[in-house]
Amino acid sequence: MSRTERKRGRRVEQILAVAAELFGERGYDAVSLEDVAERLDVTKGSLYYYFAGKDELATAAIETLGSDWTGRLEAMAASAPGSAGERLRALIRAHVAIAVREYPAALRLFLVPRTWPDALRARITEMRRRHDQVFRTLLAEGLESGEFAVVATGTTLQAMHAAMSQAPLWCAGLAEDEQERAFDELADTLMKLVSPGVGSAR
Amino acid sequence: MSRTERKRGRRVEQILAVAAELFGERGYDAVSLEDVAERLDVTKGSLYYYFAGKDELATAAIETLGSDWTGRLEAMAASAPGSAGERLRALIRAHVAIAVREYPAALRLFLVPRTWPDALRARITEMRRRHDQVFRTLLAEGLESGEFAVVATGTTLQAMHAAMSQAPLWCAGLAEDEQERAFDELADTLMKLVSPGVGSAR
Amino acid sequence: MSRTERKRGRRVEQILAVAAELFGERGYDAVSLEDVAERLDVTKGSLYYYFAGKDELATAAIETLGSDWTGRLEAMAASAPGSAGERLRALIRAHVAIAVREYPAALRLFLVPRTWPDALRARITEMRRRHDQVFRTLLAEGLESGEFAVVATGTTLQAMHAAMSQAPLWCAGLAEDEQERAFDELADTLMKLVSPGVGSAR
Amino acid sequence: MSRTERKRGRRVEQILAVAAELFGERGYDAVSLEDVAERLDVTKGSLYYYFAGKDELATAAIETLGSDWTGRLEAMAASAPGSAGERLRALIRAHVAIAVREYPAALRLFLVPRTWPDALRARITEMRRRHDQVFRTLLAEGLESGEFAVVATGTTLQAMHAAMSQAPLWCAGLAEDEQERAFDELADTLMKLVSPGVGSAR
DNA sequence: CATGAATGAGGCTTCATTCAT
DNA sequence: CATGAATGAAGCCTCATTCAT
Repeated sequence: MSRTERKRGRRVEQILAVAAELFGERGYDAVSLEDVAERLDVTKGSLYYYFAGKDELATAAIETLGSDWTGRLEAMAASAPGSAGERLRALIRAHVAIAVREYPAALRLFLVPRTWPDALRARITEMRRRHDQVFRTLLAEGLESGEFAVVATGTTLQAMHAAMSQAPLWCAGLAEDEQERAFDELADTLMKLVSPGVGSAR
Repeated sequence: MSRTERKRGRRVEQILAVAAELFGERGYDAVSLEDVAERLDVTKGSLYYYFAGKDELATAAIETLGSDWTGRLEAMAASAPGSAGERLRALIRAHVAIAVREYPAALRLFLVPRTWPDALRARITEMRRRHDQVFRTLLAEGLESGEFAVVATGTTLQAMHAAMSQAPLWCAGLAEDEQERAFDELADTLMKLVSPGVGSAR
Repeated sequence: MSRTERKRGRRVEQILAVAAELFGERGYDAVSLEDVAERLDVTKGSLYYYFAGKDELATAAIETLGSDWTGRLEAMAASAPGSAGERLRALIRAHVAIAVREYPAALRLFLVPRTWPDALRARITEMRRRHDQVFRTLLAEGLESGEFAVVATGTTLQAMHAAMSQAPLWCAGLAEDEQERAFDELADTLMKLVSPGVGSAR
Repeated sequence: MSRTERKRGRRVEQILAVAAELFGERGYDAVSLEDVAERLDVTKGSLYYYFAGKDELATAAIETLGSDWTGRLEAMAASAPGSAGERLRALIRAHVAIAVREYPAALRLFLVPRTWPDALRARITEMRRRHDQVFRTLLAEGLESGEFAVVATGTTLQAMHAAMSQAPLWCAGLAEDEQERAFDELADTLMKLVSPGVGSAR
């Protein structure tokens, strides 16, 4: 890889970092290329040297965003000590914290797919799958050891993700310490989904 | 009420039905007045005869949608027999079924807060509150009788709603009977949130 | 003239009165047919039963406005006692008072002609001519008796009209009594245009 | 200032020249951005590269126009020889000549106050004030030396400006030499406003 | 006569995209 | 590589006008 290519690579990363941040904050429609360019002290047109268009930039940005996000969760899952339950709870808290603080509009980002080209959609799906895998693995571990019990693995994961990614909506106006408490409550609440014990309240 | 007024009322309802469907499918930004008008075989400008603008149309559409939805759940909650648990489970199933079958993407409608005028936001919030109340009441009943136990009422409701309203995303391609099973699984899963027993898996 | 025709005539007059008021207040562009209709408690469409379109309505309204205005000045010119100078001064004051208080945007109204059909333009011109005549007659009288002296009759009248019709612009925010003083000052100032004495300050 | 900036500056000037002409000819409401763009052989949207919107463009156009105009009058007032009367008369002639020949309908530009944002209105007011100042200064000089006499300074200036800026309306169709005569007559007529002697003809 | 409804043209504005330099 | 400039499509909105009832 030549020096030029590395340089280009770095530039691309810079752009993606900024784009991920903006898209994550405001969602696809509310971010214009002008916004991205301005934050980079660059002209709109320059972005086209690196990306074919807004969709491609957005997809790449989502991938960056997801990669960063997943990467941090993976690292935490791998390194965290404690029982499966302790680690899962930590994972949930971390996920929610990232969602609320860094990518409050990530949910919005995943709800535009109807208009997106299939190719991009596939990559987004793949990215979500990888993200999901972190939780799935930990869940499987706890299930195998008997520490967890669920009604159905897939459904449980879906419900967890739904709650975690919507958290920014209701944590929007909270103060720092109120948010911390909200995270705790949400984590504790979601842990009930995997709790053995009486099962569901039916 | 004169015949003319009834006629106008019916027209408004037609428009709202179409608008609710479209906004529910694609979200606020991705629906243009042109889209709504076309679906009604009418010109864009005509919509302004009934609504002052896009915001007002969208709000009315949401209100219509939410009112119908909430009304049905309220009726069910009032009439359903059985324990609090049985009724809550039925409510969850009904909610999800409506979401998936009739308003497959209502979720998108709630994700535009950044752009909406305060007045409209207030009405949407009020609508959500009323919707929430149905579940909250039932939950309170079960908690009082000791049939339920939760970490925190608000958080539990938020998590439930999140999972229920995102259901359409992952139930999209399922066959009729697969959907039924998915509803059951989701209901059972969410019931764990209110289950007494060991509490969270911490 | 049948009863029906008289009734229609009265309706037309009502409409014109309202239209003259509105156009005189805000100018041509800033008044919509909706505005006129609303003030009459009538539907937009109904206006088309009496007038072929906005232009025709506006022209007729201008004529009404001008007729009313000119009529009052004519009456005053005919009945007022005193020297030509005293009567001219009274006329100026009356003109300005009407302009400022009742038709503050009349000036605006006369500045749209570029877009108007020739037929309408002719009528407006004719109307202005008649309006002008009141002043011209009085001026001629004073000139003949030697009470007045002007550089050139036409130019003097133009200058007077210009100053009188622009008065609303600078009298806009004044209080009642300040306006009265402004009227006096303007009248006195303009009377210098017809003063004999040293002629111009050249 | 870089070459690029100079180029942009020139483009802005081109646009402003065209805009000033059009707005001056027809008034604010009767000119669309499409009109301006077409005259520049450019698309509507391109104008937004230079101006934030119609209001800003119009204000800048007025400012350009007024600045040029005032500048020339200031220069003339400063350099012209002769008594205050001679200089004032020259100033009036120059003002009218510019109005009629170069900005034949600038008057229209000043007649949109109802619709304009406060900020822009303030700048227009300021511009008019500066314009006014040229005449006011000269008038004050003549008053102090006893060469002039007026009823009221402000009113006199208003009347003068009104007559001068409406001149294009009645000088529209005149031939070159007729215009010259009209300018003379108007100047002589307006000079009566500052003439000592018998005062007003009351 | 009057209304309610609809239309269509036009206006302002935004923005992804292109391209010569 | 990057920029400045321009484009064109699309969006929201207003309003004069038409017309069946």
